[in-house]
Amino acid sequence: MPKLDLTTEEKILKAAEAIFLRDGYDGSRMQDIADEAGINKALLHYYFRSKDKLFEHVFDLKIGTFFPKADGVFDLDIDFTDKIGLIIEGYINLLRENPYLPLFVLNTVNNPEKSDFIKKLPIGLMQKIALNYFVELQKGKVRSINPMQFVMSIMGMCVFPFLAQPILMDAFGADKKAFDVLMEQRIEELKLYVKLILTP
Amino acid sequence: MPKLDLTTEEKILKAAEAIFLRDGYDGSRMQDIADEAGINKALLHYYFRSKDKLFEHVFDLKIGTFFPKADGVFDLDIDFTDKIGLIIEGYINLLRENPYLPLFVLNTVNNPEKSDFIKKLPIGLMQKIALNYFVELQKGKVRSINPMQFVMSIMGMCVFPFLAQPILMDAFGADKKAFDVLMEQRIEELKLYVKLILTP
DNA sequence: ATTTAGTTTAACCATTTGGTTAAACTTGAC
DNA sequence: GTCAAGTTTAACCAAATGGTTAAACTAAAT
Repeated sequence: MPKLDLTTEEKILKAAEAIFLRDGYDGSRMQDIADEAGINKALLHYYFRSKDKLFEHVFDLKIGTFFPKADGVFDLDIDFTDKIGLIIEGYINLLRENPYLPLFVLNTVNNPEKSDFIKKLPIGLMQKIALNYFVELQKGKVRSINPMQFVMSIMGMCVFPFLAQPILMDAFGADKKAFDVLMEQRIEELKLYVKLILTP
Repeated sequence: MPKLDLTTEEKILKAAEAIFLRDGYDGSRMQDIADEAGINKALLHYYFRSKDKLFEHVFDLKIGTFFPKADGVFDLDIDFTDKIGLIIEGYINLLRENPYLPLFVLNTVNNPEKSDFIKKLPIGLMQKIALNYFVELQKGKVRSINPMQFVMSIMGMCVFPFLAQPILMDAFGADKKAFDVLMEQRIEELKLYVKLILTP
């Protein structure tokens, strides 16, 4: 059961996350974050000395959810195709709970002033997928395609709908609920795509 | 052959595009745009009365390149699969020339203060693809999948690499040149994916 | 020669913004 | 009771920023 009373530090981080993700770094105001947290600006600076420091804290806290956690997947005794399926399922469900995170992260790493943050990204999963794909390829169990292209395709198909959500909702005449249903169905849809693409 | 001397208005729009796409709306400074255009701030306001007006001009000019122009494609006497292939080819080549545009557009439509701009988007192509897919489905020529899911997948696979370019270059150890080669190869790769996914 | 649009210079303005400070107040730990 | 950390209040500061203004200058059109 969730804690009822957040500490002030937690309230600040939660508020900062909401504002930074909604308005971006440049668009966010320290006063707005203080208001959202229900405290005053002086206390905000008492906890996090500057906007940059606060932003970095938020980024560090959320960065783990830009890629899905799939550490155990590759140890399972199932087909490679099914492993990818599990990753997709975990990823889309993660994104359904953090729909604004991809744009936040992409903006950060594309921001000339923040591009060092790219070093914080856990890119291990991408490389792991490419590596495991290569092993399967040696065994002749998957179609011969470029592993990098494959990784980009999987990620793109998972992430893009959340980036373009307002456009897609407009184009498809869908509301938030309908969009979420579409994302739920998307899990099985993408599993099918993967099977079709990978099966030699 | 390109005009040698741009008019002042053209110089301003070109400079504004460069700054807005690099720094985002909130991160852009009118002074930076004036400097980039080689003029002064007074003249900048003489041509475009406000930052908002200038931004809207840039957005209107570039919005056409967020989706590829593929008007004639659906009138061609070729397979649906090949029509999609042509769209993909046109789209990726368009993005190779406008790599920063997707993030710019996605930020704009996700910005609470600019969300009306969504109405400016030419979403016709998305609907046209879904519609034409539906016709093919009736004829039993394509696998039965959700047209909306298909459209999202195509767009995601085309656009995502350009959004995540810094991340991908880091993860794959690629430089700009290698990345562009990867995008060139991606055209044929995605054509293959589409054939595999659509063929019943 | 005069007009006119385009352009520069440079100062100016009001507002916003990140950040600071100092004093007073609260509250739980010791 | 005392102490210290946490918190509020409210004023303050310096810098940045979008935007304005007025006067002077340039060059092409009339």
